[in-house]
Amino acid sequence: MEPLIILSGPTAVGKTELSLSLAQAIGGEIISADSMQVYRGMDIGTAKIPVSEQKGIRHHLIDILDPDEPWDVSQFTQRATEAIREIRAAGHLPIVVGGTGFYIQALVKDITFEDEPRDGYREMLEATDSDTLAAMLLAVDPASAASIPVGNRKRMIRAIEYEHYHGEPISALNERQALQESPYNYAYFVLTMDREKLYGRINERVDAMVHEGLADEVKKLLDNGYREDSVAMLGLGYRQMIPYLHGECTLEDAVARIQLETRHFAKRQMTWFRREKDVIFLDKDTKTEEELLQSMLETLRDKSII
RNA sequence: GCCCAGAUAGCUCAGUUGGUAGAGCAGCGGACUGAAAAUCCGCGUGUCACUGGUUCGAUUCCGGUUCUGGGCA
Repeated sequence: MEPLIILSGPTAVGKTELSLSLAQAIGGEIISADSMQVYRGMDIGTAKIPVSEQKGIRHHLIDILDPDEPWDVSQFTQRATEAIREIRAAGHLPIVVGGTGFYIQALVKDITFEDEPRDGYREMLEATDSDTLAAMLLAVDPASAASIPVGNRKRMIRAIEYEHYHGEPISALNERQALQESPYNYAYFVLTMDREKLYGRINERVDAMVHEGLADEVKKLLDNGYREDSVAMLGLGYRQMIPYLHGECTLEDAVARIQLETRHFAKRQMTWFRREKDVIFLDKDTKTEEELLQSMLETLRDKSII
């Protein structure tokens, strides 16, 4: 089985720093599991590590797209799988680092996605009212209809769309893939920290981003013609800055909004990690960086990954 | 100093024709298989400022006290 190391955790917990020392210690290369750092020109708001600070460690899946290009789990798993192959070929160890739990799950469980045509079916569904969507879903996939709230249009649409393209309910696919064994011999580390402390760090980090010129970064993207409703602009720190740039709120309000929504995000991330099986939690409150590193190395040895 | 209006959940406030109270936000928990930094679901006991009185019963009515606004001097 191929070795795979994962280092995740909520935003602002300190994943990047620890990932560098780990990579240095074991001869690793980093694969970013971050849905926003793939975009060029989005540096400050995504807390992207500058090349000058990468300590010569190769980083994959950062700065690979322009902000108007589509990106999703399916592409992530393909590109990450390729990167893993390359890293192994170079005699190195792949370390997946990032906070997008959904991507990590798909990669580790080796969930594959078949091609689907872009024929406007989704657009048609998006223009359909929720009750009709619920009825359509019930007809085609009762199990999903029972588990997806009518308020969640996005998930209803995906479930209907999946059945439309593949002729089987998405709930059946989920069931099948949930039983799948991972092709990797992996260690899934999740960095955690006292909630109050984490929230404090988030607030400080957002303040720092603003001082580094987050508003200008967002303005530049808009000036370059990237649409306000693009997926990239949904990113934390970008979306909330738009009203300020339009003069609809003060900078202070925008900053408070970013901080609040980033805290909400961190909370959602924790909910995700708590549910994931095989996660090894590393508590930053009780251990120093060096102790965390040693503890990770020990686990990797136990699992014969190194 | 006088007059008026307030004082209810962490915050902003609603309400109880007298039977101990509820929204939004915050906070907390959860879901998640092609937008995931997305999208969605659930959770509301708090000396109803304090203190007397009326009452079977007061957060609600009456008196006093304190505090906070605003007005007049």
